[in-house]
Amino acid sequence: MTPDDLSAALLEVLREVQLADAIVIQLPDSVHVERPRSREHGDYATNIALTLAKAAGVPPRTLAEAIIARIVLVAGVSSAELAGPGFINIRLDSAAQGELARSIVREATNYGRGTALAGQTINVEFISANPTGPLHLGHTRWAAVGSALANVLSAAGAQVISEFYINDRGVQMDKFGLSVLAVAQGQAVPDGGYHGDYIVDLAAQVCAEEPSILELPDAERLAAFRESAYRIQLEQQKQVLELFRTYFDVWASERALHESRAVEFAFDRLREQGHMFELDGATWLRTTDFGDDKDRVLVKADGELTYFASDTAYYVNKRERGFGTCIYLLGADHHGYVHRLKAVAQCYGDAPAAAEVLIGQLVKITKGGEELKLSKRAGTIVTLEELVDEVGVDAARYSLIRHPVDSPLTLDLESIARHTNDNPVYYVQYAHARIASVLRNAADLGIEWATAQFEPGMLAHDRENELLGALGEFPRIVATAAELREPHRVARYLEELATTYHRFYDACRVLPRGDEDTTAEHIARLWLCAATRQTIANGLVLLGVSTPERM
RNA sequence: GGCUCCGUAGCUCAGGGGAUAGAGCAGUGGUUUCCUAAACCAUUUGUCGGCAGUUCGAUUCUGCCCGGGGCCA
Repeated sequence: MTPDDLSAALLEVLREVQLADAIVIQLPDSVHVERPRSREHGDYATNIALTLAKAAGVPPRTLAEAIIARIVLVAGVSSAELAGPGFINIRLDSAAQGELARSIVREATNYGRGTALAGQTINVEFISANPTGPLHLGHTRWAAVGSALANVLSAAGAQVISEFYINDRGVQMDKFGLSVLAVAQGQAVPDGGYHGDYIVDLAAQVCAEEPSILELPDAERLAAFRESAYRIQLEQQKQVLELFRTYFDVWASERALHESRAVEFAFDRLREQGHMFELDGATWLRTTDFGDDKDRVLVKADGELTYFASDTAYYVNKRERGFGTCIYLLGADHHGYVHRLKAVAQCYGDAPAAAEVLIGQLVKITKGGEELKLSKRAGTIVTLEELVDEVGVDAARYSLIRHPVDSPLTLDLESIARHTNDNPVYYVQYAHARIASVLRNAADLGIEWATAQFEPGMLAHDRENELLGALGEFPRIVATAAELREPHRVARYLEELATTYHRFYDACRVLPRGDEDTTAEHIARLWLCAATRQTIANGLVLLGVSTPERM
């Protein structure tokens, strides 16, 4: 019996109480059941009597008594008792609880997937860097969190597209092209241009690929350099992200957006909605109608389109492609965009919630207690690639994902790189590897647990009960992480699950020793191990972290 | 000045209205003849920044204040 099963049973009980005991209850959509902190409070507890009592006009304890009288009759429930002001503490039969191991093994990679967000279409946009340099630490948090979030949303049943918006239009591109060109010609990088070793590498690569490029007439040379360097740099970003297990369904180019006349289309739609106006020769969007602190210019008096025009057109474009929700992951330095993006949504005729902006605090990185500064302009860049070289993909991703994005984060390279138990990623992976080892040994001993008879009632030890309880939480964790856009919950859960497994392993011998016979208990414990391995693996996959068979 | 995030154990941080507020690290002391000791067990620590409000109940929600980070001006 899973928490969801129990919740459904309680809802049914409420209906019965309503009919038979003539207590008028406002039936809730679902009944909240939780794992109490203290085992003395049962396997599961619910506060449903407390929340419904007032409206029903009966004391909470009276309502609880009525619920208890009926919930104990449900198959799988072994006892229920009233506690405190009206809590109901419920215990399950070990067989009913043990069945969970079987269903997890059967569901395999699907365990944890659910329907909490079924029917929703969500666009998740993150990183969206200029293609004018390598991805650096500022992008790395979004690479890890964004890809994990997309995975989690999809596991919760949403239809998800992850998207990278390439800012390949505007003055920054020209400065980039000029910088590469200057270096290729042995000249100094112009003021406001891009510096750094990567510019030198790009210049060399452009010249190597197109040896005659320096012979081009002045009028064409800059554009040729710009385009060549752009292509190479974007390809490099793609490769690094792939290495970092961050995959995008769509690479959306700002230029392509303009070429497709999406801007004109968006303007037409916004004009119909009545939020565009002309003033001093410029074209504006009246975002102050929806909480922005000032109106925003779309087209300047000289006819030039603003960045805001692109952003607006891009939003409209996403909506026209059918996304009900557009999630943006932005750094704290862009928090000023929140109001205007939400205003754009409303100018288009949407609810403000259609545009969802997750603001993440910036990441600092230290090594040996000293902060490594990152300044792209100065050319001292801690790149995504360097971070991965230093600590590995798993440690980098996990360390970035396991904290909520609204807390500022300091990563210490030395502790993340350390392969010890104070590094949670290895703690979780170790649990996985440990189970894999037990399952290998079982196979070596010729124990075919998967086809042997599984007796769930054998799993009656306290530590087995704890472990089953923890396993049962996984689908709810995934659903909550998706609903709140907080993938770090999956990581924290896995750490708890790993602890619970280690505690079980410490107390409960899984395989027969020496020449002992294989008993039903051994078989049952192997099912429990297999279920745990599967759950840890499913969680790590959501985070984009590998699931080692050996460590 | 406006906006925004944060304030929980010595340190780093979890904790979407519930019962006795947790984890890791650091400290101390234990556990292994056999499945991975990268593990487990025991032990110490709190004005959940402050004040008010909402209610059966607030670390959690709301408002104000104090303190810190960041962005914009």
